[in-house]
Amino acid sequence: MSKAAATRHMILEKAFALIYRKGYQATSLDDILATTAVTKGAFYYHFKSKDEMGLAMINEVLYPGMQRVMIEPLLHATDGVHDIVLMMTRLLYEVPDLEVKYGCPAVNLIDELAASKPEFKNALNKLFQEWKGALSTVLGTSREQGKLNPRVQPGLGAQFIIIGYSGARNLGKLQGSEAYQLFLSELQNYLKP
Amino acid sequence: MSKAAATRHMILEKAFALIYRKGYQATSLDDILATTAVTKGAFYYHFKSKDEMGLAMINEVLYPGMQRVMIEPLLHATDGVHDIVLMMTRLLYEVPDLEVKYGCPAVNLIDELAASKPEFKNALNKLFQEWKGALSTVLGTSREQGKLNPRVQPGLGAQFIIIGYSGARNLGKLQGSEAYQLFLSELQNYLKP
DNA sequence: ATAAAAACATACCGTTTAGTATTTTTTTAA
DNA sequence: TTAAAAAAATACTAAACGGTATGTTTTTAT
Repeated sequence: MSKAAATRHMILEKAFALIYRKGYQATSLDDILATTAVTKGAFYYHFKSKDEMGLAMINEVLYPGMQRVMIEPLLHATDGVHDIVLMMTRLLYEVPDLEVKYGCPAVNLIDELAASKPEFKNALNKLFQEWKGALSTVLGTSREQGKLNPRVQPGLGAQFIIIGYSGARNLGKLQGSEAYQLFLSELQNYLKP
Repeated sequence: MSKAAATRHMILEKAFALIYRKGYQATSLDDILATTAVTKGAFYYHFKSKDEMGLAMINEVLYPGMQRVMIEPLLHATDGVHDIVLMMTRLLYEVPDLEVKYGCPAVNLIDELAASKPEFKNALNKLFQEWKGALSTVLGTSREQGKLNPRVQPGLGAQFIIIGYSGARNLGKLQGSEAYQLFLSELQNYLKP
């Protein structure tokens, strides 16, 4: 990677961390310049606006990072419901740099920007659509093996899991990781036969 | 109500509508002054800062408004699970001025401000704690009558319902009211014996 | 009717915001 | 080695931000 490409990627990663903690609109350009030690000239050489940087941050940092912990663990799942619960447990408790009080970076951005920035919404929707597909596939296999609550249809179940994750991340901001424990427990209640 | 009190309340109501659509930080004082036709002098006569207004808005507009649709319908519930599903259906589809793309005003503010403004967080937590209590009571009665899925403990079930609501409001911003339908259907799956 | 207090209006302030114009430095390729 | 292009630094702008100081109008109570 060229030095310039490294600078660009460093900006995106530090911006991701700032935006995760403070929100997109509340993170100013000067915040980003201060923590990256990059000058305004350098920033605007790499990005033509704050929004272009924000979109690149979603596509080049947030998306691959979340895809890795949301979707990848499901691609080689062998024990359906168990693998889903394992993925969710790790997603909630073991992703470095994610903290209960700050929630999920993807969920946060949906909440803040889906209504006002369609391009952001589309970029975030892609992640959740793919997550839904992976969850649905695993649930389908589980169902064939009789290891899934027969009342749960794979497609609807997948969406319901995503809804639960999003809600747990939100309620975690109010009540701490107790919301996570509870969600994991009731999720199994819902999924198991 | 005196004219001054009416002015104050009008500011809070219009601020509520603006903040619901744009977010708290993205709603400027000038936005509020423009839509209320109130001058800066009048505004700062009634509130000593934007945050004091925001907190008053939560306590005097958001809280009573949401309490009315979240909690009140549960206080005289006769048919447990059915009454919960009815409350939730109306909450999602029939509350005037709430739109799918803007989500839930309470959930939005938790997401945006719980981490940075403890007073806001506490004010919002109160609403959700009371909702949890009301839901828990209804689920307890349902359980005694054998009308609740025996795997669902009232306290945990109440929290899970709240998590689901919050998640549905969030995912609704991405996928529209399909997220609501799905949530209502799977919620019944989870609750019914 | 009038004085005092409450309610509201106007003009301003310092700071922060995203973004631009211009110059300097560094890298790349002939 | 050197010219050109890429990358980065500096200085600046106009607009928007929350908030304040001070003035005028309206209401209240005697």
